[in-house]
Amino acid sequence: MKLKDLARTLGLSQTTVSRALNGYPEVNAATRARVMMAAEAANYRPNIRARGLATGRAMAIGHVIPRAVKHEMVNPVFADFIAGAGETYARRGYEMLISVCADGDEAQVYRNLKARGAVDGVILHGPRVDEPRIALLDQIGLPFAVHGRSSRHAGGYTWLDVNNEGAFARATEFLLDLGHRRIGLVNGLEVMDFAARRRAGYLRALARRGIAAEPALMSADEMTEGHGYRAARAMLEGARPTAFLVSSVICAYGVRRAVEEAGLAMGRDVSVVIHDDLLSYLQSEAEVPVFTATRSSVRAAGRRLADMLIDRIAAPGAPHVSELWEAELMVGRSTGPAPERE
Amino acid sequence: MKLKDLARTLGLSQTTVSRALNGYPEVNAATRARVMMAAEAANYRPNIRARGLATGRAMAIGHVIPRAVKHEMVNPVFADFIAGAGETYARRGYEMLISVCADGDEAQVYRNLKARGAVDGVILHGPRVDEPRIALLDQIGLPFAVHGRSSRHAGGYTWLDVNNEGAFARATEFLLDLGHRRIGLVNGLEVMDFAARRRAGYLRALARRGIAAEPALMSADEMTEGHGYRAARAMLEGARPTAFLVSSVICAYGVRRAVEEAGLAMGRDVSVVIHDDLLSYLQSEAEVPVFTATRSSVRAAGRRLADMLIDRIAAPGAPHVSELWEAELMVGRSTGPAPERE
DNA sequence: GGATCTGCCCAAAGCGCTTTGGCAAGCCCT
DNA sequence: AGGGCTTGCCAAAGCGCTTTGGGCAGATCC
Repeated sequence: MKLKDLARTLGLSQTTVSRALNGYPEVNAATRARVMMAAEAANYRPNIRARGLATGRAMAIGHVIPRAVKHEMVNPVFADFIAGAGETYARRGYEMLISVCADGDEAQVYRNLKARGAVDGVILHGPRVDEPRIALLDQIGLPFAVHGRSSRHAGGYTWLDVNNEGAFARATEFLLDLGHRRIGLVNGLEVMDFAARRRAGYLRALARRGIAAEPALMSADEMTEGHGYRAARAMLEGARPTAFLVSSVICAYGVRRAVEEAGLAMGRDVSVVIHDDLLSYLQSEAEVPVFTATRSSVRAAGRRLADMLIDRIAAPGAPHVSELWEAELMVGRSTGPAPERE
Repeated sequence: MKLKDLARTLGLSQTTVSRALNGYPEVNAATRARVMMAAEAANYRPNIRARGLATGRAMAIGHVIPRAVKHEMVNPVFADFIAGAGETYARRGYEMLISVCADGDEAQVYRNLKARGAVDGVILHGPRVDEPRIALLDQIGLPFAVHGRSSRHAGGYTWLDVNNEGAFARATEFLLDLGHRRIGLVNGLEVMDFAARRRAGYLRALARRGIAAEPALMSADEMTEGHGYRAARAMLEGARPTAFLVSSVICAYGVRRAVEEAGLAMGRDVSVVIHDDLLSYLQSEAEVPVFTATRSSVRAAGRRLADMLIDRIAAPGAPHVSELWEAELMVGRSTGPAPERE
């Protein structure tokens, strides 16, 4: 069923049918109702490509997912983010288009998306401290919104980020208040902006209390279970922290494994605070959370950032909008007062 | 830069330029080379919508992701699957289009995708034992390929599945051979086909050894950390298994938590075998795996199934193809002989 | 009563590609 | 020499929409 058929069936011109369906005012109310009914009955949907060609808009948003820096890893945060963004797209009539590409090929992928008119804009995932993609997208004129920020980028752009520095500073202070003085940081790769900010927050909180940071208590790598385990084990054998600040739940499983392997009890001998992106499949439904955590919903971020991008596409000249979300600190069972030691 | 401009620049007709770029034979080799050079220099890419309109093909594959049955959960397997499928799409010139929808709205989403000509085919995720979507897709004439199978569906269709029944039968036998007689099953929701098959494998292996299955040793729910924990704790308090068969790594973290909380050691007091989808972000790099597991790469499945679907789209009349992959059983540190008991 | 609006509708021109149907020139053959 | 191929190119017709630029009544105004 195409527009032409529908118009013929109704004894109307394509113009009128199109306008009736798209809510233009120059159509008689009775005619519009008749058209709507007929379209509904025939389950008519305008062909997306024909419409796109005629309007010049793709009604699609791209997500370019680079495989992670070291391993062929797909960031698990991504699944929840697109679940959120997907809700917005469905609500606002957009399609979601995803390109998975090798790390480093992104520039070409963005150029292609633009040149082929495949999308109206893109969400930029996983920004680095130094992020060339931002300048690239500005240059090729593809609207975008960043999930996170890029500290070194000078110009303005649309972004939504969690206050990573604030969250980690607060978590560090929380541990300091519990009497911990040797706090291990198990961070993500610090070329990533979020990880750099978390480290900055950790260092700031330590500095404020006059505590010197120790390199042996800081580890940065991709946020796998393995990294959590190795980092925690190494620290427990060497620098002997009484607490850990961990960048993700997955990492924290590794940390817990190392803690327990060392014959220590989490929440008593060793405290652990994590950052929790509230990934849906990792939620535990316990009344008291297993891990004390700074929390912020990645899914909600996806929902909101998609809205911000669509708004930007609608008004390209408008000033850039950004949002900094505070994480909440939820106390669970993984933290407690620092054990007495001599 | 559009085709018309490129043609004018070259002093050729659009026809010739189009044919040169698309590899048609009726173009002089020298002319073709000249066209290719110019296109490259101008970074020309055909407009995706115009091309789609002219050819009648969308060059896009849809993935409809229902939010999970009970919670608003996005299946973590999904991220790795699309990473694999994405590789195939990139290689074969397809776009990946994702729709996240509420559980139950899928029928309408599929109809829309078809009516609007948004995709050439879809990957069907998470098939149930009883799966109405298969008949629906056949009926509306949208090519598809299933990741998994649907036991109750009569007709033929294209699918790729892991031998879940075989894998769980084998895992069960492995535990039986170690002397375990009381084996707890921590399964996914058994409306899902893969979970039903896993249970069938478990039961088959028990029956073969003449061991009666106990309802108190079988649990099925969404595969969260929380489910693993609750199910394992309940069993340890009641039916006292010496081993667990667990449907996913994430669940297994919960099982381990319950085991350790009960003062038991995994691999000594209690054995655990899991099914591992080799999700990239949950891989540990230990030489000896933490968990003994039946393993099969979801990512590789994504790669392969995408190829199967594209082949099917190219030859709609061809007989259906299907592949059943065997999982490998990798022994890790979570299993050992059954403890002596009186 | 003529001029001017206004409300509603239509024909046709694109959007940027692919593909059909030809056409001219060069070649080979008898 | 003339007919039939092959080669290499082109003009133009779509693909299914939206949007421009009218046009025709009937209502309104002076």
